[in-house]
Amino acid sequence: MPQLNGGGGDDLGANDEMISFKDEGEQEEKISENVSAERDLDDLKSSLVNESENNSSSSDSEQAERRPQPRPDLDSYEKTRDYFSEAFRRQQDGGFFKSPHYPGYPFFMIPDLTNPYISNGALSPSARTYLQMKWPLLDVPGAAGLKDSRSPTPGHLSNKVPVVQHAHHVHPLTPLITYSNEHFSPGTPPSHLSPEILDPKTGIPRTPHPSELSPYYPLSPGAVGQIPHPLGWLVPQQGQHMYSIPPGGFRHPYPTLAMNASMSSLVSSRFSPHMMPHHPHGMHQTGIPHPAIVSPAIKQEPNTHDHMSPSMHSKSPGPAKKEEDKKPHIKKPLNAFMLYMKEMRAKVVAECTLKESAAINQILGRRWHSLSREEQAKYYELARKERQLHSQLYPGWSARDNYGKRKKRKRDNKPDSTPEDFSISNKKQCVQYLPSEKMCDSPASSHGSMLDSPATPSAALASPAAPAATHSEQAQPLSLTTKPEGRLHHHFLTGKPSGSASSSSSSSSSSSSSHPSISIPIGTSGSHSTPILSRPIPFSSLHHSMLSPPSPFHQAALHSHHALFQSQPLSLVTKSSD
DNA sequence: CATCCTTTGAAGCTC
DNA sequence: GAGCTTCAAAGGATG
Repeated sequence: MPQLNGGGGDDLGANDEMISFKDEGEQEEKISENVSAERDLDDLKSSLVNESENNSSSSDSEQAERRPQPRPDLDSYEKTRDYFSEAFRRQQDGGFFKSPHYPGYPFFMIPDLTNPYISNGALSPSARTYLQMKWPLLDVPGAAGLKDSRSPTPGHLSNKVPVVQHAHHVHPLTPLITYSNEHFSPGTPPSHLSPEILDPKTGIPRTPHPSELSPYYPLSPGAVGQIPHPLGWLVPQQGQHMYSIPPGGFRHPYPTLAMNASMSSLVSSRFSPHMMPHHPHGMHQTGIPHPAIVSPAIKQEPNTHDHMSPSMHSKSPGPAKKEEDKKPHIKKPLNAFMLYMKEMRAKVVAECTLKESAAINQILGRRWHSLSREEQAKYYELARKERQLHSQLYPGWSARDNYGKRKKRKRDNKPDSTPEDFSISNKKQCVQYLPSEKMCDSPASSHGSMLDSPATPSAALASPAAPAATHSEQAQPLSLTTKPEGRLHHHFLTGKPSGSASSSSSSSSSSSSSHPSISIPIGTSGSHSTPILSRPIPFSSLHHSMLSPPSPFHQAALHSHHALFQSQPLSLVTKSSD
């Protein structure tokens, strides 16, 4: 979708970066606005959605909003993470990371306690350390970790950050933080995050610096050895491996060579063999752990022999057989939405009583669409960075490598079944989850919000106030999630071509498949740009959905949206692209 | 216990 | 090149 690579390295200082550095006040205001907007949406939704559950979503949301820790600490590590994230966000807001040098990557500094890439890997869930409650108080390693010789003093941070954070307010940039995890507490129990992070080697508190970030941040060879890498996963911590690569598991005999200069220098200077934890799996021989790497033992597909990229096979010096068995599962880099989801999940969970991820994800999907383009741009940028990093760490890695590693979803398409049959038989969840969503403040369905669908982030950034026309011109899959009562089970008529409709019945988790979503590709850039509308869209809802981010962009988009549908009869249209 | 569900986006695959 | 599929996270639900 969004082509983020366009900018290359020079886009690091993209215009959107300022988004991350709003003033604290602004953030607060924004949050408040969101809250109120969400309440409004709740009300709106309550009228739009049949009340199957008498949940006072608004009240719940409000309470949740005010509850720092709605759930027991043991209930969710995410909470803790959120706390930290929020703390960090505020730090950012406070301008701590306003350093002109690294305007775009303040978050790289943050040691997130989640390990996104090892969720199912060598590390057990418990291993996914999250900062404990001390985190929010900034009396944590993170604070130390955030210490920047060139940055304001730690005290500055402490003063800046409210002691009590909302559990669900997470900085959007948190996801990247997730790369770094327990590495910040080397040798110390994750649950007891010492105020300072001692360098495993020197024993002195380490001071991370943005400059450590490669390739975006010039590394100071002299300093590298003393400070932890902002990208936590790059820094092998005791018993921790974010992007761990098992011996021989890496496709490059000399992985460091695959990295850029700064990266390799970082690694080489920082990690001497003896200080490297000996992990049968997960730890790269170079000592470069990567969260994307998952122990092969996990999620091992019966036949994973040919999952690694050819390059891996060819370049791996060791026995191919063994390697195949031990080959780490390098996860895909998270996309923008995944990053967003990861970050916001806890918040949604806190606001709602929902716990089902499917339902949560629906809400998140709507919220995602309700985000302003700027907000989304942040995540797209983050995702882009992640991809870049990922590609740097695993030059030979390909998404194909992971193909087939997952258990194949049951492909129960019924070729001969009618669309209706298919939709009914395969969509038990359609209604199941939707009712719950009203419990939360998710923007009234995503109608219209999809207008925010990632246009190419870079493009979006380039033209912040891009008129709706721009959107319609771009390939914008518009995923419209309808309300339960409005659901017509027309997902088979989604924007996807007929072929997709049948084949994606269940095997694909595409947004347009197997659920009451309606994808409306509008103005596809391709040859068939015929908008497809599975069902009439209540424009009222459309408006409401856009209340959340009442940005000019939304309005413009809305205009476009209306215009589009006014010109296009609202009817069930199957695309006969062929 | 394994898989499903659900979301969006990226990338791979197929035609 | 368009369209479809797979995977990424997450965790309750389900078989």
